[in-house]
Amino acid sequence: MKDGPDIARLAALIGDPARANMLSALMAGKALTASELAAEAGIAAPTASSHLARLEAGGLVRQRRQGRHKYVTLAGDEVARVLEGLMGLAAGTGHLRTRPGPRDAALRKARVCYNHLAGDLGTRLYDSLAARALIRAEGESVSLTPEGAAAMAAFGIDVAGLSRGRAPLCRACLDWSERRTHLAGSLGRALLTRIEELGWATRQGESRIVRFSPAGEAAFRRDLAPI
Amino acid sequence: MKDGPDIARLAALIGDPARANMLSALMAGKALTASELAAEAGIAAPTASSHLARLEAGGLVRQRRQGRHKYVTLAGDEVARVLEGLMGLAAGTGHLRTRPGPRDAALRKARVCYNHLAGDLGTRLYDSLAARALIRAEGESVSLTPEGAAAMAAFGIDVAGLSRGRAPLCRACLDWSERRTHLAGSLGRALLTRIEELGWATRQGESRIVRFSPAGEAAFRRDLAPI
DNA sequence: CGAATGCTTCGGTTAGCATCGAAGTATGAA
DNA sequence: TTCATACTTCGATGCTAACCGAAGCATTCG
Repeated sequence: MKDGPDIARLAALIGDPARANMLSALMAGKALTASELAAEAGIAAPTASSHLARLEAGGLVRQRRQGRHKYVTLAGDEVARVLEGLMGLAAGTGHLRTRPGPRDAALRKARVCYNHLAGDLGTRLYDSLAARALIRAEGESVSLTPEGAAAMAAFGIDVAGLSRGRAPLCRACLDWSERRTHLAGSLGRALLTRIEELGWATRQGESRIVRFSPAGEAAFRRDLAPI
Repeated sequence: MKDGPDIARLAALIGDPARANMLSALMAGKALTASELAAEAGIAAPTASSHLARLEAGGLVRQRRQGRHKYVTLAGDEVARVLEGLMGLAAGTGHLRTRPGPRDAALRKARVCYNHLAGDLGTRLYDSLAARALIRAEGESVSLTPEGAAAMAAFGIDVAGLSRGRAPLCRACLDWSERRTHLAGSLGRALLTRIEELGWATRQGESRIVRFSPAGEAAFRRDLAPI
């Protein structure tokens, strides 16, 4: 019974450790070059080149040539969402869960999910927006209420500009650590950008960790997520 | 950068064609025996036995011995959700999308997603319940409103009994064909059961297709999803 | 108690693929 | 032009795992 699309091709593509490491690295949202990805995966350049060709053929990543560099990004939000879902399952069914280190704790608190905020603070933000009726969840497609649009504008976000884009404004994304939803879509991206602009948080090196300053986290809880 | 859980193990597990076919077959929700799954995957019994052992070790399926049979089911809703997500991605990025046959059309209209209703009618039901404020979506966790509980009781569902269970009553599940949400959780399962009880629809053989009778579909649209 | 059915273990074969070194191509810098 | 860097192609190697036949248990049926 092969009802439905062919899963195996895609899962096998993700299922190689080297490729999985590349994809995980790309979850940080930044475009990485082929050599950087090779280093991330711990493999030689030729091997990485072969893997990247397959990932692109499989539609999981996009490549953009610039000079003699080749910049690679995830192919889109949907890919990121599926990867996040797999992480959730792997975290739950994963065998012999080792004691989470400080690095892991930081990841669970706040991290980048491709281009928006995830982790404890990410889901907290989402819940708060929903509780205050600034967003309304109608299943997968989340919409911004008029009050929400006003609040976002007050926070310094060009909602009208975002709405003009082709990408959906709001989207729900399932969090692997919290097993709850956080906000994706172009608004989710804009919020994270604005948070960084305001100096509330900075990305930690090349990792997915988003490090909030004490003052930044206080401001975040006051202005964006006052439950 | 191996931030986050180990995806590769899990994806590799799903990534083998034989195992993927088994998992797809199990998405129909019914428990299948090892030999049935071997037939689904088109492999010999010993091979299937090995695959099933790995799937169980990986936490993707559960096995229950009964006499000389071994009944296999998916390990839970979360597994089904991830598989459905992979199908969505595969349907989108899948190369050379063949013209959907009549079988495919039926799948897209109404099918079983592990234990609840998915496809066009599934998302329609979800949207209708949300529009009439019978359910309220707060991200991933959907809740039943008092009005919703009354409506469900009127439809012949023992809401109180379901609430006593350990499983969540409502859950959002992303649809691979519609790319929208449908209703999972114990209420989702109960609704599908009730729909079959009323004779509105029957499962098509061993496939995931749910075949509505003309009268059944009319009743469904009138009683459950009047937009 | 046989006989049949369902599943599992074992051993050996095979195919696929990840891997890297070396050589090749393109871009940019000196 | 010449050299260096970034990436790709090619060829060879080695490992993993999918696969099945045969034999071994366990359960059920006659």
